[in-house]
Amino acid sequence: MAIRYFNTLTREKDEFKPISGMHVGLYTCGPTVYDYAHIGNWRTYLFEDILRRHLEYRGFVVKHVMNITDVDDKTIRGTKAKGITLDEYTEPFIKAFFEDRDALDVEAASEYPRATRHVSEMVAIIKVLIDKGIAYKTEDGSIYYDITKFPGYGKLSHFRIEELKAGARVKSDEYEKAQVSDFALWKAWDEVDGNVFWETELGKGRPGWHIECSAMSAEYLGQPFDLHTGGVDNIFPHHENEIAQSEGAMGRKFVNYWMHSEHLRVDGRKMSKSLGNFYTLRDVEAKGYDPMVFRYLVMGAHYRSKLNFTWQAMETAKTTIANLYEFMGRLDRENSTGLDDAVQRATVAFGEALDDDLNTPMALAAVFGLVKEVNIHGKGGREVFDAMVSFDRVLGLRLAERAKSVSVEVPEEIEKLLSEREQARKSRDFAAADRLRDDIIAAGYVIEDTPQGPRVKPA
RNA sequence: GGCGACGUACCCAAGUGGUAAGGGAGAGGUCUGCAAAACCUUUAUGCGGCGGUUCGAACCCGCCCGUCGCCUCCA
Repeated sequence: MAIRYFNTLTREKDEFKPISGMHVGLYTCGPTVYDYAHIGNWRTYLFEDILRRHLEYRGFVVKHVMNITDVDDKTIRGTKAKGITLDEYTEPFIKAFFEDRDALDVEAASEYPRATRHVSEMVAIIKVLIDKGIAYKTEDGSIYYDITKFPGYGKLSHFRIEELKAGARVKSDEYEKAQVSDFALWKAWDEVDGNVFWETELGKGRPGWHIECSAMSAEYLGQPFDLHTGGVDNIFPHHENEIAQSEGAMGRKFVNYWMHSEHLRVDGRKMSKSLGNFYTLRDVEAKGYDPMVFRYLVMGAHYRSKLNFTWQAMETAKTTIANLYEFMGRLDRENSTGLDDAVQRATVAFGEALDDDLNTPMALAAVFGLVKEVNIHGKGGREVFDAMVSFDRVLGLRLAERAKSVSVEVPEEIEKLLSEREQARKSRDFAAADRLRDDIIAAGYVIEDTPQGPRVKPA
């Protein structure tokens, strides 16, 4: 059973084969911690989580590295505005990032290297690039990468250098670059940088954005490594530049498979900080949604499709996932068996859907197919429950945990009202029974009259 | 201007040459004292439009319309 992933480098679904057996090196571009991550960012991190969980589901051992960009123009600006240190400024956003990650049940990466802690590794690469004549220093002390010295430039984004020059919006009067499309490896210190700088062999300054990923990926995963991911807007220039830096310096391939997730949109447009049309996970939670609802919403669309975020879609996802939890709760209370075939079919369909470039919508269809079979036949408790839990190793929807929570204990007084109602029903005093039912509903609970007797749960 | 993507039912969304997955909503039904919940059934001769290729097209090709992304920090 081959796993195929769409590789941005080849623009094909390539069969995935790691460099060393069952071990996979995965590098995912992480947050720039100048603010809270928005749910568009989280769509990408969720895609990466599904990718990683799928690999693990298929038996691979994944070393996952996610960088934290804790120095850039925006963090420096924030630091100056508040008159604090860079670390003091970024810390709360790093903390918030991890909180959101846990709320969404995104698996923790093996490493979260921070740019500010790896400046010396970046300097080392820049020195190699200078020695090789690929990078050059300008009068103000900044260092740029000369893209004409790297023949493969543009192989990821499929842009050609000549086309870039024609770009109407590139500011040609900025700095002293030899060419407008050359990019900064090292930015010489300027007054606006305040207390943010490193004294290095390259001079006083700070690293450019792209170099951190080249340095930290090599540090933790070596070169080449298997998989590198990010949002589509990272393809150019960020990832293109990483390739130029790493392959230019080391003289060998950087990454075998590149995967990129599409944008989350709002009102038909890309959700972004600069457009101001974004929501954070905190906004979603403030509206009363379980973060799992957003997680489900994201999996409802393929990662390479644009997904429009609406509150109506959230409502739909909320209903769907609530139904799934209810289903799990029912399974958990039953012990019948006899659906081996259906479980087997669903397991195969589920795996094949994911093996085909992480087709989560199709994988979910397999899950619902099993749900339907169970409902029709009215059997298949434990074995189906276990199958669902194994699917959840990839889905990460907390199915087992929520199955318990839907059968949560209700307060004694509610139980009392319920048994009183049952008494009234038995003596056919329906007026009294309905009054008691209204009382229970008013207390925030709902009654389900099943053939096995009534159940009460929080509304 | 260059490069690229998308347009599938009321909504969301798979499917990329063999006769339209799945979820939500709606409708009908089973169960129920009545409800609710749950469950079952059902809902696109059609996939932006017009041509073309093919035995056969949502899927391939061309043109057109519409929307969006990258080329600038961006997931």
